[in-house]
Amino acid sequence: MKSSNSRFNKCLYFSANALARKIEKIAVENWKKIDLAPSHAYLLMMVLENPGVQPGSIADEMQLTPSTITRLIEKLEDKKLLVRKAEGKITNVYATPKGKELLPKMKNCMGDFYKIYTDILGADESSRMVQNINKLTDKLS
Amino acid sequence: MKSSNSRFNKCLYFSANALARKIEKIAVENWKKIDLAPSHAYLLMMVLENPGVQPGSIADEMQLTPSTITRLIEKLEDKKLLVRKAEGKITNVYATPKGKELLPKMKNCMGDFYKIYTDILGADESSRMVQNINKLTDKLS
DNA sequence: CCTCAACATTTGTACATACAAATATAAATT
DNA sequence: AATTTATATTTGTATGTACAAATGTTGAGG
Repeated sequence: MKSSNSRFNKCLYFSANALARKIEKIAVENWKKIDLAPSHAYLLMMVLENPGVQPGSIADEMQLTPSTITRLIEKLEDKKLLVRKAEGKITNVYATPKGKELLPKMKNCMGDFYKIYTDILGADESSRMVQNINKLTDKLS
Repeated sequence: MKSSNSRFNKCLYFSANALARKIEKIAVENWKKIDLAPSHAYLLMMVLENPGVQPGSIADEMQLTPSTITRLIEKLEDKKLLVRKAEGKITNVYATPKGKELLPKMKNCMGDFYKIYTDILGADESSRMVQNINKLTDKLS
């Protein structure tokens, strides 16, 4: 059904959630190629670009809570893709060699995913919408 | 942090999810006044407007899977706000008297919620964004 | 030096949601 | 009428996320 036919179509709560679910689904499908959940892949890429980054910074950047980041890191440690090194109060996160090897494939997946939605929406509309959505999120903060 | 500062800010996956989480949070807070999760409230309102509606239709309209609808209905049955009546293959959902009593309060909450985000975004921008988000969701289907 | 406050992270718990498989009913085809 | 197919719903299970409380660490003020 088209969301515009919904009784709830005027409500930002619904619209935003419906969009997020739809995109999540596309993303999950796309990242299956390398057997990673989208959020795991993004976290791993962030660690690769920023070795030793702390969980708190990851939380800030990914706009998720610290506890969620802990959980994501645990999963990635189970898969031997990254490791935590605690030094006193702070914890540094590093990619393992296995994690580093994944980088090219992840970049490909990233590109594929971008292509999926820009093929549908057009590059211009895509980037305009992303900007508008970001602006909205900022204003609501 | 502002989402526009994020390394991931160009990615629709991130933007859409971040927006949804932010709005969800505001909505949850708002609906606490009547001790309902936002999705429960919306479902209940839909049943009130449409007595006997079937779970499948609810799933279509709310853009959630049937199994999720089952789970939501269970919670609302636990709270004695609605009941299911199975007749053969199909199931009809009705509000209980207790559920019906909630309607005015729910309408108030709905209005409050609308006000929260239109106060921040402006009525025009709000409705424009909702429309654009809906269009995006449709195209991705 | 000791206590206390601030900070970073983790843990316990709970919720919303989805997918796949199971169940139950109705309809259609042979 | 019997078998198959289609439809509606539920159940088992798993994931992502959050909040609140717990843990561990550092730094300041008495």
